[in-house]
Amino acid sequence: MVKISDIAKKCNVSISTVSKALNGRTDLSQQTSSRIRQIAHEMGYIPNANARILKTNRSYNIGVLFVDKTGSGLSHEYFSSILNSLKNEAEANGYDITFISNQVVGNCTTYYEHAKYRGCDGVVIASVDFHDPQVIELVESNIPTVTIDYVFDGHTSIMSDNVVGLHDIVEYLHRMGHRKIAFIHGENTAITQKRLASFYKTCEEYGIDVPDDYVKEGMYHVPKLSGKATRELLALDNPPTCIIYPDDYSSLAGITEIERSGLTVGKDISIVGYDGIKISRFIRPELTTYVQDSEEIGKMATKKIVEMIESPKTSVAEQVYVKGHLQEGKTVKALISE
Amino acid sequence: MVKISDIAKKCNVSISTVSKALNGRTDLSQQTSSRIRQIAHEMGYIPNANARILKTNRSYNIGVLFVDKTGSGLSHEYFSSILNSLKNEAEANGYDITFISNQVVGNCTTYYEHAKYRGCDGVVIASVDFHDPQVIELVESNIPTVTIDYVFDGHTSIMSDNVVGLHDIVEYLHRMGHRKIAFIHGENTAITQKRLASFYKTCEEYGIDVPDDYVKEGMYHVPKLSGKATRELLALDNPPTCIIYPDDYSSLAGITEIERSGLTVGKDISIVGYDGIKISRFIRPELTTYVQDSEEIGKMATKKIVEMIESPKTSVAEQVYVKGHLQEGKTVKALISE
DNA sequence: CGTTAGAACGAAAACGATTTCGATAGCGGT
DNA sequence: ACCGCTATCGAAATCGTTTTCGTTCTAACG
Repeated sequence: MVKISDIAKKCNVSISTVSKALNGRTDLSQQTSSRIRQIAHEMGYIPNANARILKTNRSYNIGVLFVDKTGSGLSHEYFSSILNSLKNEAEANGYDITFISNQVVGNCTTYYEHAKYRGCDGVVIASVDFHDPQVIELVESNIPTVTIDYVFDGHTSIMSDNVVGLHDIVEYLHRMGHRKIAFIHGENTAITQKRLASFYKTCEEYGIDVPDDYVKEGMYHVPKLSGKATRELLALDNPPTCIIYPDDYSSLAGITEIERSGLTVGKDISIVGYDGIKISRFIRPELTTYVQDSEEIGKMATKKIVEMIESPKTSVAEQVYVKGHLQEGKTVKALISE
Repeated sequence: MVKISDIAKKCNVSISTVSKALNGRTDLSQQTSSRIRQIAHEMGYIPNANARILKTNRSYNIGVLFVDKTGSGLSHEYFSSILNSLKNEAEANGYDITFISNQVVGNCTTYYEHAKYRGCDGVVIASVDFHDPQVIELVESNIPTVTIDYVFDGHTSIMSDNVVGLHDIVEYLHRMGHRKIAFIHGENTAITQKRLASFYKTCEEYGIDVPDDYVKEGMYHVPKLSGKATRELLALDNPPTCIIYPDDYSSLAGITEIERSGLTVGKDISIVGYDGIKISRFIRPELTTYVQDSEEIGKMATKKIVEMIESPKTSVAEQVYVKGHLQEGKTVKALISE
């Protein structure tokens, strides 16, 4: 590998001069500078990031935390889509991305140690157990972090706006004439709490009564549970005219269950999903669902972390909420009247 | 940050001794070694990867190439699933993973420069344009590489076994009594060629005649095209009893098209998909599809690249084919006779 | 002509580790 | 008592950069 000293020799200048030329400093003449750059290029010079990082303490490397507990991490379209956006945006800003693990790499065993070890300028945290002491340690450390879909007090986070999400869904359903709306929600997380609160609040706003047995607990990405809940809802004396599901996958189980009971979705009963996975537009009936803007979330996460890295003085902790939008399919029937 | 020299001072030993203790060398007494390690731990020592890499030329970092052209990269379940497996396996082996881009990061503009810059020990290449000169440059370089689903002559690659895939599908269909099998395939790539060849060969084996108009070109993950091809197949004077699709997404468009024409899938006509995305089991009718073993592919890729990195002498270029399996759903009808 | 300001460049320290090789000491053998 | 061997440790070079602070030289100015 050709290094700076090789270039210096060839150019008959000092190492410092080469470094300056390559870094675009101004305290040398235009001629020498461009001559050096020219020759460096000809020699096929590739800088050594590690030497540079060692000296400057800046890695231009962003760590990301994605753990795939129970298969709802990277392999989940929502997160892989966020990652993709994150990656593109980071690269556009001159940053690389490396995964942060808590496996033993270089004697490091915690997320924090790992991030420090690799010299990450910052790390964005998504899809983890936010109660994990290791995660908390990382967030509370001196390395800049941005969390996705969870807020640590006093730290910045990017949130898919679940409040607006459920509000928009309920408003839409109300507009379509629905007054008996059931909600199968996910396990008890911060997100679920927001959705539930927004669901109740919006229903109240529109004067929609929500019987206790219209609200069922399922789990995200466990279709079987939502299927079971669907069955229970259908068996009610006064069944709902519409069911909201915790996610698109679960809504599919709902569809199956509904059709098994002899009803047809979008006619006898309406349903709406959550997430807006790509396939939702290809299944029949086309799924009405709330599309989370994962691309924007990834973008914002990058924007924020870069901001924290490059202007730590002016950057301030904040929560940014990114809205999604309702994707109208064929699974919600317009009711003439209540 | 506490560094090795701090520990040395505290322990009244030399820097070298500390380094040795921390690296588990044997040319020092058990007592000093454990004493040093103890104190290092107490002081909260975290090694500096960059200094280490600079000196040793070993980064324990694997680069990965995933480009998301036309949305069929990371956001595609097959690849995100491979990535997830890759990541887990790499971490289990003490390696980290960082994405390699050809955006400008640290004055680097090509994949090769980038990988060199970051000091990757090796890189696995997936989901890219394999004709890209930059990719070729990388593969031909002195950096160990493993490609996924594409073979560069003389280099090692991990291949989802498309030959076995189409063989198993055709064999299964034959067993179910189908003799009129259509195949909508993807755009012309190495993978498509393998599938096509295997399709023809297996059909021949079983004495199945394949009229030219039973084979249609679509594109991977462009449902609309497969829908169109489906329509054409249905309009044939002597339509097939079964249609094989290039991927699961496309098969959904097929289902829609079929049902629109008044037929019902799994009864009047059979279909089989490819990939085995998670959702294939939740849609109705449950999709019969060939499941690619993305987890095994990720694992093998890691195993091979680590092998090349750690035992360059004994490791030899090879193609490893990983088989998938047929997932029986409800979209293929058993025909009594032909 | 003497002084000074600024432009252009270089010497050398530093970043935090690894590793080679030499130094020392203790110990057994003869 | 002397030799040599082994166990234990340290000095110092090195990895490839960046960056501070001189130093030199030219030109301008009073």
